Amino acid sequence: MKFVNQIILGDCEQVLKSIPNDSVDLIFTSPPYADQRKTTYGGVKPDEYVDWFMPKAQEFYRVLKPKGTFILNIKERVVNGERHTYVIELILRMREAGWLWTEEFIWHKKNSYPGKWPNRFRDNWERLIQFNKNRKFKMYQEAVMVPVGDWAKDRLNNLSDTDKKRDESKVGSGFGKNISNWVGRNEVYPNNVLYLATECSNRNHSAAFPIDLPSWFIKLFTQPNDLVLDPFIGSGTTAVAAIQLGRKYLGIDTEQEYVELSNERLLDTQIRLPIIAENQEEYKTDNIEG
Amino acid sequence: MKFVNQIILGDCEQVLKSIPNDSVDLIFTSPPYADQRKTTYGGVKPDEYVDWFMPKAQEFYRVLKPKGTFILNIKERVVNGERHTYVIELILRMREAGWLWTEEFIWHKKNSYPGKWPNRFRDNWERLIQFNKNRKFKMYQEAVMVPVGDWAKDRLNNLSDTDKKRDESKVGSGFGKNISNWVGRNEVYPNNVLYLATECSNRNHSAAFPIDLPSWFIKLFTQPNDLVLDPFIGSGTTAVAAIQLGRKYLGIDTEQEYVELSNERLLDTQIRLPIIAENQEEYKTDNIEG
DNA sequence: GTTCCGCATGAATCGATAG
DNA sequence: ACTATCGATTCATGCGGAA
Repeated sequence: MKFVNQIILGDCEQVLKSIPNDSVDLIFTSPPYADQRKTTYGGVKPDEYVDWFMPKAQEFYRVLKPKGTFILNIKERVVNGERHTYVIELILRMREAGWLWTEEFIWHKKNSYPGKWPNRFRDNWERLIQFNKNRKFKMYQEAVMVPVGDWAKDRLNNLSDTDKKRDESKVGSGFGKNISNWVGRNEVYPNNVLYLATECSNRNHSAAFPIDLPSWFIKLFTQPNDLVLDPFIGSGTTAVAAIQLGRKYLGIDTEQEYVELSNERLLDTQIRLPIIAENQEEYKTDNIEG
Repeated sequence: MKFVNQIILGDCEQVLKSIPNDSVDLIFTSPPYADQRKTTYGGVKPDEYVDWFMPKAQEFYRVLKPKGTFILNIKERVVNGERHTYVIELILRMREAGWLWTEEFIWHKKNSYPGKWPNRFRDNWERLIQFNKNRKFKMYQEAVMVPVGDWAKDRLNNLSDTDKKRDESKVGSGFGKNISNWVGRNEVYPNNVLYLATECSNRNHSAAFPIDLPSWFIKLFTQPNDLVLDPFIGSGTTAVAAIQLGRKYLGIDTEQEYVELSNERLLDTQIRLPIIAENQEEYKTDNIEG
């Protein structure tokens, strides 16, 4: 397909017209926040944000595969002492346009610097809003499992009577469990809060989000060789994550300088990739042994 | 004032009519989430939730002081594979009714119930939505500072054990005086993510939220002897927190059994209070020396 | 008094089946 | 077809008794 594995200069609304229907597996993006990056993006006013966004969202809908997923990383800015409502209005408008609001993940920032204003503290979280075209969508939950907590070592070796049978929850939810089912399990499923550092470890460019963020969703919603689209690619983090995980990418940005930055970074990634892969293999082995 | 330091049986919409305008410093509440506790409460349908809530919110507005704060702990449930929109619609309706949506805190749950479904993971966070009547509101940011050490080692910005004990030490003693010992020394300001465990050990009553949750907001938005209102008091956690921190409380609930439960628990708290305070005094001295 | 360790507990959602 | 009920699924924490 045209444009695959490229960073394209232009407005995604126009560029995407060259992309066929139902061809993208995952859209992951962090668009310019309203009025926030005025100098680079020309600054969309908060009150106009939803109207600015929706035509683009319509193109996203068209190019996304029926079982694909759209993850939107966004945060509302404070305007005149209030959280502006453009994000929640966006959710309502997206639903009117046919999208399903299937989930809202939270990125809980791990290492942000403390800060305070007269009437508020540092905003330490962002929304990762999940939209889908259908109730059934592709999700590879095993790809993001995490090591089980230390509690398991002791407890699973020494099952109590209640642990051996099904134990019903007392709140009447009908939610019960049987601990003995978990013997021998090393990994557990995560939840919808991502506790990640705001790491901008790379010295040459400032990414809006850590690479672990797109990586996590790419692993969760795509398989190798699937196509990942970021229509506001910025410094290229989503594309780097896609390459590292063996997925195809398509990045778009209206700013020449970001397109160049992304391309430089991708070149760098592709040169380094074999080395990285090798390290990863070692790392993985270590981890299993330990 | 009528009803101060009591738990009242009834619908808050009616009960509050006996309360004068501009008399409450903080409203902290966790109403029954739509259709979620139908075994105990009636179970409001998600689609009807906003209409059910707004008349009550109007009474909250009337009784809240101009510089007071309303903290609403709520979470949307999944209906037919989607997050229901009643919470975000509620925010928009609250603004139409004159409230300002000043902030949204996140409660990141430390130990939520396990669970995974074909298309989603466990929902591990809840919203704590802050509403105000005015852009200028009372906020005592120094009262919720956290040890810098905790922040540094990623334990993050919430109530560590030592911090928790220190909180209680303020009971009955000159709040502002004590806290000033700590300001500027080893403490930093927190942020808007609260990383707390769900309370799980009390056999007699199951609180929907840990006491640290109301405690944190009571410290942040009130001073000793201020009045804290919880119009859906449930098992009385908000009132217990208010007493422990030397504030007045007013609790309301439609369920006889919850009113009784709250009262029992409060009695227990009041009996224990001098003992707690005494222990804490000792603890505090130790800590300052160290 | 302090540490250790056992163990009860906590705002759910989906798919299948029955009414 | 549409609603109601039921079974299956999944961890980590902090209390409290014991050592």
